[in-house]
Amino acid sequence: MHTYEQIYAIARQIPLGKVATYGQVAELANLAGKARLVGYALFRVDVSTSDVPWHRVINAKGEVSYSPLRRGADYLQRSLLEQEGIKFNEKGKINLREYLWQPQPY
DNA sequence: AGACTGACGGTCT
DNA sequence: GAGACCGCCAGTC
Repeated sequence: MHTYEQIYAIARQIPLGKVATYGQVAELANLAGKARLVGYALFRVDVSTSDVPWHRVINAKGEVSYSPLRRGADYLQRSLLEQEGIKFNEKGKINLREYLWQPQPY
């Protein structure tokens, strides 16, 4: 199986209204320390047809990762998150303490 | 079989 | 807090 499918499987578990960081997804996918790989995998997701909630994955600083290579998908990402009720501050950051996904907490 | 390409994150200045 | 540095690896041609 493709390694990326494992990453997508984790991403699909992120609930609506929550976000996860690249590093967090990497850990859950048994790829601890390989956050970049998660970024590479998500870049390959087809934004219009995929069932993966790719927009709920952001960087460890609590920001959407912007890049001209994304052809506007980054702005779409922010828009989708706002539609889920997530608020950005004046610096374009999300409060991770409020929105970070916490799988199986005790 | 290389070479190239990318949404990162922790640590140290 | 902001940069710089560095390790990371699968997919495509």
